[in-house]
Amino acid sequence: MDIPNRVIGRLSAYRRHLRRWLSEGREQVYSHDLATQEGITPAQVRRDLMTIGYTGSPARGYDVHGLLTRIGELLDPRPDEGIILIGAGRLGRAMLDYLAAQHPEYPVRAAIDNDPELVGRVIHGCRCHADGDLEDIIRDEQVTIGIVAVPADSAQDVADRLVRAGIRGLLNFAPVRLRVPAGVYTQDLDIAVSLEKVAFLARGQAKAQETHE
Amino acid sequence: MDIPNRVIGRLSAYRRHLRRWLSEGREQVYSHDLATQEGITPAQVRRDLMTIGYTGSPARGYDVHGLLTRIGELLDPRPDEGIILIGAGRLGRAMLDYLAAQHPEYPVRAAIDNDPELVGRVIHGCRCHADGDLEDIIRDEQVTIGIVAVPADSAQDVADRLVRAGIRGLLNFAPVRLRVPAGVYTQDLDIAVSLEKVAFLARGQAKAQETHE
DNA sequence: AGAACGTTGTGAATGAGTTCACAGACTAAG
DNA sequence: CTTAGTCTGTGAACTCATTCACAACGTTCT
Repeated sequence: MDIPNRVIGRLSAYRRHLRRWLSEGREQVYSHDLATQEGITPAQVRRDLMTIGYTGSPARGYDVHGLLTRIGELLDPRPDEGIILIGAGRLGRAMLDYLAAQHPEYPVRAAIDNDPELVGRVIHGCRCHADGDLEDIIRDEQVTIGIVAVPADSAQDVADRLVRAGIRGLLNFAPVRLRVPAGVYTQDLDIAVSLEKVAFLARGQAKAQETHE
Repeated sequence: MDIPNRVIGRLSAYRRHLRRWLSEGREQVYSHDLATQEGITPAQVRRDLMTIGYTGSPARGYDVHGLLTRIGELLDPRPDEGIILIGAGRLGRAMLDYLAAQHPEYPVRAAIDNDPELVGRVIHGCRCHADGDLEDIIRDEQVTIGIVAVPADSAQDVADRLVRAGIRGLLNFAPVRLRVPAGVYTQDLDIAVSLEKVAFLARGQAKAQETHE
């Protein structure tokens, strides 16, 4: 099976609507329901569901519960997929806060910061450790995902250490492109680039509307 | 002229390398220099520069200063493009901090929050106003861009008010897709979706590497 | 001056992602 | 039971983005 990245992003979005509808007691949805919510075409929705092998019924559409289950099989985090946060500055702490409040299913096992002031403190239920403990924590706590929230000039060093310690995926907030070997995956979330895109588009020099990516 | 969104994102990234090189005294770059930094092909770089009408010279490549100037013409914010932040929670304040420290060229004219505790306070040089002042500030302060950092259930309401007040572009952190009329542009920056993508990729069920979007 | 090299600019080929369009399937109503 | 209506599943068409491949050019070396 090979599911494109784009499709994963949309599945994640579909899931939110499905959960809401399920909680409202709705049992069936049509492709155009999801399409309307996401501002895409019904054909796109059907194609996505085809990609993950989920099949609906003509005249009744898709089963909300069944589809949620199927998407969950793909997206739900496994218990052995821990997260580590590198950089407990303002952005890092905002992430901890957000994840603790909105996404308890993604437990951040530890935070790392080189500020001695922070080390030992517990931030939103997550203990902050010293820089040197990085490798031990990854090995001992089944950490597979790293969130990089350090300044640009140390991001590559951090990434190298994470990769050497066996990390599988990186969510990168630093404004640099991380060089990682094949088999390790990075997703950049560059706020400055996004802001420049919006500013450019708002200026009216182009016409588009885009998600994440 | 019509420059695709993707190209804008890459130009923004190129600019960072060019600035670094300029500060190191470098005067020329080849397409493969930029390509290596960004992990793309030289052909892509040349195509991008062709798109913005910048031309280099065989055997000497591109002029660092000239290219920076050209990209600046496209991306530099204009003085009449103010930014307003809606939602001064942890994420909103992290954004203020980040922008004030890293991007003084994007002045956030005001923050808005409905928490009376926050109203009147100055956060990183930016005053926090009450909910009801939103429309006045946008009109009086030449604000064209809104950063939406409120909870999901109020995001669409906020977006509607911003649009009615004449905003041109939105940077949206809320986990919903905002519905806006043609002529207003939104860029979603959905942390949960990005995290689910990384987790999925890290699980090894696909092979990819993606920026922003 | 001439030859060798490495780079740009770009038409054409390729590839990825999206949308079209319709056959087939199911439901509900007559 | 039959008909009308609506939706899914999907091959094919299309659109957009990326990469290939090479002529033309500037530089450097002899």
